[in-house]
Amino acid sequence: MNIEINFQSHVPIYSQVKDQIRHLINTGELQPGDQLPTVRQLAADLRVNFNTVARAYRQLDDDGIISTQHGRGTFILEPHSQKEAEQLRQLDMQRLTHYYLTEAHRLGFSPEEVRALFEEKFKQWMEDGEPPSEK
Amino acid sequence: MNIEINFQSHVPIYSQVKDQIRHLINTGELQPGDQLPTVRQLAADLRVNFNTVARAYRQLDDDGIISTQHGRGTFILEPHSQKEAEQLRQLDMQRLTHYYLTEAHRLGFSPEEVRALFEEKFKQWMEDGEPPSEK
DNA sequence: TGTATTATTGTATCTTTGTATGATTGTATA
DNA sequence: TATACAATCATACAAAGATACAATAATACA
Repeated sequence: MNIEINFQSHVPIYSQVKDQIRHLINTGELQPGDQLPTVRQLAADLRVNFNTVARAYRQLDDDGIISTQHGRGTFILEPHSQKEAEQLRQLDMQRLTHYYLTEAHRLGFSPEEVRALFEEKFKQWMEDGEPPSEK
Repeated sequence: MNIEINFQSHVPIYSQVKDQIRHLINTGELQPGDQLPTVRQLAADLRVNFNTVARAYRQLDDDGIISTQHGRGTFILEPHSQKEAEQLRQLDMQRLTHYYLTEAHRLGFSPEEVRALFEEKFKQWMEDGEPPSEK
């Protein structure tokens, strides 16, 4: 399970953790029933206080995405319905877009610049049939 | 770390703080990774309001000199020449765009769907003057 | 098998740290 | 003088960390 925190982004750490776990679920990398790392384990991996991870877990629990169980661990829940799963996927896409725009903004890019770069990469995607990679 | 404010000078305090921190970095007295005093600590030392120090820190953060992190503290970043900084900025933006497109793809969205959502959020950014947030 | 002990896991609470917003002060200028 | 603006301050807030605690699981041992 790969989660990465951007400490320079001003997006709160607990929020980044929440978003990325939801994303891992929506892409199927985390399956219902799977156990998440313990708050201390994940916190150690991310070099973050475990209360910060606990906060993310608690909010995901409140949202009915995962089940945190005192002394036992935390686990991925089943989506309540197919319709809800689709909603979660849409929300994930929204968050992805928000993150893209806010980070671009933080890096000092104007909307027009962002759009230009987006269009460029988008065109490549259309031509190649798959999104551009890191190289 | 020795910073001194000249209260007679008509150079704003936040500006004096900025200049002296930059100087301490340039002379090597502050190294990448070093933690700066907290806004309250430095403010107490200088007998100044902590918001004034926070203002200096925020502007240095905007300039990519330091990294201020809510609840954690503020830290010296690796120094870069103007040219390097610009290259890094472009690279970050490219990576960000790649990440956006590949993750959208992994979520199962078609290029057209991604573009539609991008355009929608982009429009909001233009209207509001700032990128849309989570709420 | 039963029970005590220890380790593991999440929780509650308070402190520390930066952030947001609006009021106050000083200064330049009409 | 009046008004506008920038710098600073006051206050309330939010994110993250430190510490102590509670629930469950794992182990040891009679």
